[in-house]
Amino acid sequence: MATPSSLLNAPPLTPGEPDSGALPGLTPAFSPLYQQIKALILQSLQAGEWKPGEPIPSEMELAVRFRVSQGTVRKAIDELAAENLVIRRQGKGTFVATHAEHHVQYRFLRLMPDNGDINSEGPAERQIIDCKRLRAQADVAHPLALRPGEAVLQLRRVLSFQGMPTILEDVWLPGGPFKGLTADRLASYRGPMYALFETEFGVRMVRAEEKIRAVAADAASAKLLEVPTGEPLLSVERIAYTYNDIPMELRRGLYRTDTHHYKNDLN
Amino acid sequence: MATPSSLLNAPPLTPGEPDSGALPGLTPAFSPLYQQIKALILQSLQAGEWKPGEPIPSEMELAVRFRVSQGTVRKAIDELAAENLVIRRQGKGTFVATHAEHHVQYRFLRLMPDNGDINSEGPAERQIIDCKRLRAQADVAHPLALRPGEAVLQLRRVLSFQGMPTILEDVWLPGGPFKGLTADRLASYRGPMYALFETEFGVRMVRAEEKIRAVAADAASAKLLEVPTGEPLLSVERIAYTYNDIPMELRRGLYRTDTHHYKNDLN
DNA sequence: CAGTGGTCTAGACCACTGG
DNA sequence: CAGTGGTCTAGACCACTGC
Repeated sequence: MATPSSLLNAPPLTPGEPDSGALPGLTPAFSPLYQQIKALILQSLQAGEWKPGEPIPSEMELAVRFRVSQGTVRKAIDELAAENLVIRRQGKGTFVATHAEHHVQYRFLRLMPDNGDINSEGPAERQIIDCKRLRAQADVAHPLALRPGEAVLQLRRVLSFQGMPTILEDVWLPGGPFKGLTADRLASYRGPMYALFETEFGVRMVRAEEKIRAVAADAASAKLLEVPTGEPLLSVERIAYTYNDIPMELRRGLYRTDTHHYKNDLN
Repeated sequence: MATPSSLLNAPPLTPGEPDSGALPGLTPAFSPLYQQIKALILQSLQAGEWKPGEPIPSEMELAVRFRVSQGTVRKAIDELAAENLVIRRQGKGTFVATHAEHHVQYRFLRLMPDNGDINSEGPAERQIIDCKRLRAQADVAHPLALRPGEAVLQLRRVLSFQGMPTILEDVWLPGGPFKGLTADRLASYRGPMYALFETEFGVRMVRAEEKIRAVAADAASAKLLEVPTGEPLLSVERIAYTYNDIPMELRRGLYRTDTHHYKNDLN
């Protein structure tokens, strides 16, 4: 459990004042107390005060630290839990979310086998085709919020399910945060790539955006996926973000959809 | 506002008892009070006690009706709002969600133009190709939870953006609930199809599942979408559900993704 | 101004977990 | 058993809407 003696000497929070009498016409910038608490907890998460998988302080502890009621802390944590930044477990505590847990593995992978669920296939076989350091072209630099020419890591790999190559993907990572990542490191790691990012580089992927298209397989892709050239493939371009909407990964995948499909739930 | 004199004479709710001492080994089937309240509100929504777009009774009214505190009603409504069944508006009330509002129009359509947002295109032009009543084949009956041979409505249409045909879709609807739906009715209706379903047939789509694949355009589809035969297209199969997870629509769409893409946010 | 949803508190009790 | 999150209550006050 977190150090009980290292309580932050938080200033006495006052509910965001409506700014009445200042700069009429601008938004009042009113922020409820629980949002401020949420922001403070978020800061601690970003700063790594509590690591993925570890418990954060109990609601009562946080209430004391921030000098608010338990209910207010609760509402702040509720939102963090809704955003999958944190996981509540009754009777145990609240834990920093991680990609390393079994039941949330491949959290961002929406490809499903046509019959049966994700567990009926067993783990994917991963084959790393290439891993190199290079200078980002504009089309890679821009989504990663880098300047063209900055160092990036490029990784190419194939995922196979039950012996059938199904996913071919190129991954680009900013060179700075991922300094020291090698093909060997990736190949020897058991578990999802995002879990390795957490433990080895302190980078936690929080959310992602995907753009999906249908494309025809070019010669190189067709060979790696063992399909005819021109075969329709699902093109999935993903940008994954850490805290604060900072992009940390660009991924361009080609999915075979003859035995699998991309599943999406609309609410 | 809803009739204040027609308060349901709800039985005095007691928090779901842990069932202690009965059938050991089975789940206690404990249900918190706010979940029971949520279920009751859901029943009223299904029964059409409040129509889409209309306000539901205030939190205080519901608290009195159900003999619980306002906070408990609030938590029930919070969940309904999170599921997009209901919309809260501070100072005004809580309203039954609808597909007819401008800012939630095309709520289930994830296709976006590659540059610019959904509003930069203006409304889609809709062209109805075909609309007929027929008996469901197994591949249509099964997703709709019908028996093969039951009556269904089949609709085929093309959506165009800025003059370019972009979406070709076939829609199947169960014949019972949608009795009386005709091509004319559809063609003359301004606004989203799901809004028409609400106002004309009392069917409100609440959520949907989509399965996405890449396919090659066949001759007929290619002609309608004005692309070469064999062109890769996004195949989007949607099952849309009303309350209680009852499937009410099967939709098979082919999307051109040369100028648009399917956008998905992962959390 | 009254009525609505939104925030915050304080306290009680319950369900679940682990030692 | 103590500690955790989960539920429920009652009351106060705030922000927003419309009359």
